[in-house]
Amino acid sequence: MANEKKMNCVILGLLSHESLTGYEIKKRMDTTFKFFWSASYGSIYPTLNSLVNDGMVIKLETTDNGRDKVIYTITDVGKEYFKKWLTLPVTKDELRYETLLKLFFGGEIGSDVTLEHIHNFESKIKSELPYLQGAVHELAKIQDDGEAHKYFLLTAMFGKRVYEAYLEWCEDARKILEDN
Amino acid sequence: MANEKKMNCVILGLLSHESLTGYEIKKRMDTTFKFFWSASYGSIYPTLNSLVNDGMVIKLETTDNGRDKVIYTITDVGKEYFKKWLTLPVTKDELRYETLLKLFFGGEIGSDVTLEHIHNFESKIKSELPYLQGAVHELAKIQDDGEAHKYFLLTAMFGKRVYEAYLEWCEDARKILEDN
DNA sequence: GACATATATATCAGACTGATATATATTTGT
DNA sequence: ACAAATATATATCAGTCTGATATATATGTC
Repeated sequence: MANEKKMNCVILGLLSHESLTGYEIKKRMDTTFKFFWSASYGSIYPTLNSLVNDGMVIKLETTDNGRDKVIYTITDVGKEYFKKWLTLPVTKDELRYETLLKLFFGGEIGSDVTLEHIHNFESKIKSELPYLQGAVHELAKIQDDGEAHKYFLLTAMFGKRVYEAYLEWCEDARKILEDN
Repeated sequence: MANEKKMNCVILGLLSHESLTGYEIKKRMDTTFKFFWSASYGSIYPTLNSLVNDGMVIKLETTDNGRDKVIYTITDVGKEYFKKWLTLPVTKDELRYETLLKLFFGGEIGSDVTLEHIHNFESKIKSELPYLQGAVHELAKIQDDGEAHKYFLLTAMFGKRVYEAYLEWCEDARKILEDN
């Protein structure tokens, strides 16, 4: 298996739960996964085609109110491949904070520009945090024995903790830069 | 400018401070930048060549104790290009936590495997945290008017805060998964 | 009725990774 | 003194993924 193409696994994961179109897959990622994963159409559609070729998913071409769409459904082969991948150790968490990169070299241009970068970062985080706080609040209430929500809760808690740490850091950073 | 190839900018940033070989550039990233950026030789060497073609850096082929090496030095054109980039707004912070992805779908296989993923994540973070704590400790002491260390301190503080948040989350996550 | 936005798919140049290859110098253990 | 392991140093490439662009229809809004 060699732990390759992660795009395969993200898509199979989403399809494990429900059949979706490529467009819907993208939407799921842009909402639920936003703070820890992302993908472009340029990888989603080609990946779906290759998954069909490999017998991991099947496609159903249909029409919805005159608009064409293709619904993808995972096969047993796909399910097995996905579960296998879940058990393999993580190869790499990939972080590329462009904000931090610009910050690191801030000495080259001075604090005004850097404070602006921090401000933009802070705004973005503040706008996204309520979704995470809401998710943690809602998911923590659920007391049934269904397992899936527990794992969703875990990721939301991760996002909440990290986002709150970001905001605390923004305060510290501003203080350091402002009192010259 | 169009904010393109980030590799250009990371390399120019490092060369702004001192002349380096491709190998040394990689080493700097693997230590100082580790927690917020990374790059492979497969992008470093080709980028250095294209920067030479664009007049951003000049190369000096030399020999060090019989071992060939090429030292790259930034030009005024390169410096200007880099400073321009620093002032442009951040286009995207890119996060791809494979750990979180496996966690999100943990319901498909159960808590043993998930706890293992969390354990591996925690070990990695614990091994890297002391470097960040040490950097914050050392840099915070410096009271001179040199500016550069202040920006380095900011990034180290970011790493420290985020890593500590990771570890707090690991505890929470374990608790939730362990009491069934 | 016009305009903006949402749904839906497809393609591609360019960027970057991870693997692989090659070669020499230094350090470590025996 | 020798071997083995590690560090220094560069280069290349198939495969992966992004960001941009293109196309077309449906729905909501003013």
